[in-house]
Amino acid sequence: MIKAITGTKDILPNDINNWRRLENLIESRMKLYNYREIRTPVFEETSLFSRGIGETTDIVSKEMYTFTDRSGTSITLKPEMTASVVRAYLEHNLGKQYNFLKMYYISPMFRQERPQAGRLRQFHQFGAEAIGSNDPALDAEMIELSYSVLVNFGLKNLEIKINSLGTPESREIYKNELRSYLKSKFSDLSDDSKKRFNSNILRIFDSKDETDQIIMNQAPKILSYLDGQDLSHFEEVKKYLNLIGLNFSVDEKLVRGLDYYTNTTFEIISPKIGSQSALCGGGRYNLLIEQLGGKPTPATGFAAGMERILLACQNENCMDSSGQKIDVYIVRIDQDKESEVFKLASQLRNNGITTEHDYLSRSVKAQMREANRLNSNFVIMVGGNEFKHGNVVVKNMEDGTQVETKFSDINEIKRKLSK
RNA sequence: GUGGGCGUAGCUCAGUUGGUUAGAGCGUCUGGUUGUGGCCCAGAAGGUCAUGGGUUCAAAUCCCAUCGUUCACCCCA
Repeated sequence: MIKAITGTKDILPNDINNWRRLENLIESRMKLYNYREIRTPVFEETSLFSRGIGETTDIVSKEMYTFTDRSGTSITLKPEMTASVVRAYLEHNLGKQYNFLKMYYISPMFRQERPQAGRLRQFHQFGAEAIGSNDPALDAEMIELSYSVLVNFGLKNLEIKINSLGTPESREIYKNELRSYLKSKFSDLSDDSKKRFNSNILRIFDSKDETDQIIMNQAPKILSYLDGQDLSHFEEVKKYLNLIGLNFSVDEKLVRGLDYYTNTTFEIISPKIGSQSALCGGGRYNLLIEQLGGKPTPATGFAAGMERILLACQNENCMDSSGQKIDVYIVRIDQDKESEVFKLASQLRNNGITTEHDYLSRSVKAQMREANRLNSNFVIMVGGNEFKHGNVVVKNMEDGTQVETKFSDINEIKRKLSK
């Protein structure tokens, strides 16, 4: 038997309720903050991601689904959305049309990692990008917006962490300081961190190794190396968050893995979903647009993992477990009333009434059981003596009462259903 | 890429130190009035015990391999 590809999951009819609930919530929150939806293709030219995300990042260097199409072009299934949004922004000259633009998306993403709790190879993210402003209020708005989706979905155990990475210049100075600090401790570092020393030194802050953590607690911190402008930008962000009463903590160890971040970074984590605890991550990327061939343009954004949100929701018991519900189930009493049932179903549906009937030639009892299982508000029975007088029986499934009404008068049937 | 756990009915799982026809609950189906649901009762269907090999008189149970899955490292949403 053919099975789904490792790391991919079917979203079955029984799962769909909560997905739709999340999607609807995202749409309504985004609308409140005036973000407009953008959809981009699932694949792009590979170079977009290698240039945008960073050649040396794990995502680009070992996790992308890349293939060559028949024309010889190297193509990659999108591992994240920011690069694609910026590409579309530049390709369609949206910057000329709007000097400031807010966009959001809901989309599948693809990364070839080993699956584990909260990590799939095809997964879904929603996120937002605001392009054209360096206003710290926007950084704060991003945090508030993403947090508001999580909270309104029903999650309670959430923690907001923020940090600032400054500019590439100040970060370089800082990284040099960090390098010289770590040189003397190099032999004590874990093997992983020894590798990180060369590849991505800031990542050593993320290490779960105890010795690493002790060493890094003593290490110089990035905030002391920010220049005046970046520092006051960060202060402003914090001020705005405080203004709206959002609880957060500054975590100087919070470094993001993608190369394009500058200044503010943030993460919202949940302790409820295992080791992949980040529900949402984002920050400012003031240099990316230039890097991808546009004019220098400040921008900020975030992405959130939908499977992780649903996982957290499950573990916090905030899933909606309500089942199916329909308005009417038509029970066919006599086998030969198939045409009448079919016609009535059509009429009811065209009147906006959710209607179901039997397709398996089942007994009246089985049809009734099915009506009950589907949580039908009413049953309409077609056949028997009543039908000989031109009537059908309308049964209220809640209280069990039933009345007769004319089969030919759809308006009268509708009236009986509204009681 | 590295390491650990686990693969028995549609689902969740039992299965004693290897020992006859492999079980339960839920779900499904049928029946309990001729034309009426929920609760209850009775019955039924449904399993190559992941796959392949080995040990043994005997394997769901022990060993090996493969595949799948899951968790963690790594990395990230």
